[in-house]
Amino acid sequence: MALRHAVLAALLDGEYSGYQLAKGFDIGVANFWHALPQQLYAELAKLETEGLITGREVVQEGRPNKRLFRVTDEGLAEMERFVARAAKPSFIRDDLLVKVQAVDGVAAGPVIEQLTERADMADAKIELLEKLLVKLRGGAGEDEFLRTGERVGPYLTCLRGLAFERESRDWCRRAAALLSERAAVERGRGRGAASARGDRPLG
Amino acid sequence: MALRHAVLAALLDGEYSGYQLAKGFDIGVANFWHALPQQLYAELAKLETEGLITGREVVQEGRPNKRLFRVTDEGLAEMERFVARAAKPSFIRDDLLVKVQAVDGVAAGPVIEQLTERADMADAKIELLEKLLVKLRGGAGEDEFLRTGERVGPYLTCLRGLAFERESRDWCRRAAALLSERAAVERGRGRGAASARGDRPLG
DNA sequence: GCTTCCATGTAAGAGGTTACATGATTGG
DNA sequence: CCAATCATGTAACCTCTTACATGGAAGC
Repeated sequence: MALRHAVLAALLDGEYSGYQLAKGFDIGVANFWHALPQQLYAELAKLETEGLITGREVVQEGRPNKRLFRVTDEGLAEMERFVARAAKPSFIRDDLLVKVQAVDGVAAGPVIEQLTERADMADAKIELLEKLLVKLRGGAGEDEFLRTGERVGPYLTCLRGLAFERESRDWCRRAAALLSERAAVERGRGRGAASARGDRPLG
Repeated sequence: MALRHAVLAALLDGEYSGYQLAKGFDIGVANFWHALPQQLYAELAKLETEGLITGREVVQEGRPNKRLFRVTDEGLAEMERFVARAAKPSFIRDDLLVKVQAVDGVAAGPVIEQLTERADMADAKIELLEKLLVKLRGGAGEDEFLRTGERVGPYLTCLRGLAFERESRDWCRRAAALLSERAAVERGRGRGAASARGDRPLG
């Protein structure tokens, strides 16, 4: 199974509702897993019937009631077994990289646009992650927190996410700039006949 | 659809058999997509019946015959449409990060081991990617190649993959060292009673 | 003789995505 | 009044993974 351990790992931090997890999967937990709300609700229901988590109803005023979940002892034991198993190699699947791979054969304009958008999104996420890190380590400095703080797990995954987003942003900007420059050069040489599809004059 | 555009992008480089793609998905193309051999054979068959690629039989001596595929004009048009569409945000799914997220609640030993293994795997991949980059740029320097070379797409995706693997390796090593140190401190304080599960003396 | 490499698949089942549904409350 | 937020799902479909199958040639 797959999502299940990511959900359990997220719930080790404390009690969360499906809705909160769905939001949280955009920031902290999104550094190691990605899931849609429907998936989370379904997985929470399954985990509860299997006794790995328990939910309690929380009555709210002015807004719908919610169910908060926490990991049971059985859930923790399942996590223990999961951690002891060999990890599968991670994998990336990224539409945008597929487009960059193909950029020499197709129009570069949309690729450049999408690289720029992605870089901006990375910037936004970097800001969020930096704030989250400050919050996680409380008053302490990073080295001190990592040596003596409790719950370094979430901090370490956030550090990984932050490094990833920074690399992503820098690469996107560099690739976008480069492709723009090449497109400009090509326009200069093309003089009406050349297209983005590599049919440059004389080959 | 998903794999299909990754396969088309890979085939823009030249002719490949399913077997070669299955190997290649370990190095260059693996930087943006991950797929198993069965998936590739199935996808190639589908793409061929839809006319987006064509295969030709190549008879070999001393080994089984193979079918090499290349992208058709229709396939290129499909790629053009794909590139023009908005890209979905990329996502990571990594068992190992899930384990690190949970490390404060479970035994840290296996996590440290797996982080070390992952770092070693990253080292191996970094070597492969560096060689691939040298090969792709031929005699030229990187900046020169990126400005004037043909087919910068594959080069750019490899650069991204290389940066990713380096970050991954550094983070794994740092996290492993840190968790080892914390485990040693805990053993020193525990004197027989404390386990890895956070039940330290006096809380 | 055993293993590895080349080369290609099938079938079943787990997991993930897309589209759609509901209903109350707060803010512009 | 319209949109967004909170809160939770169902159903159909697509995609991916796991397990298994085949068969010849080369290397130890």
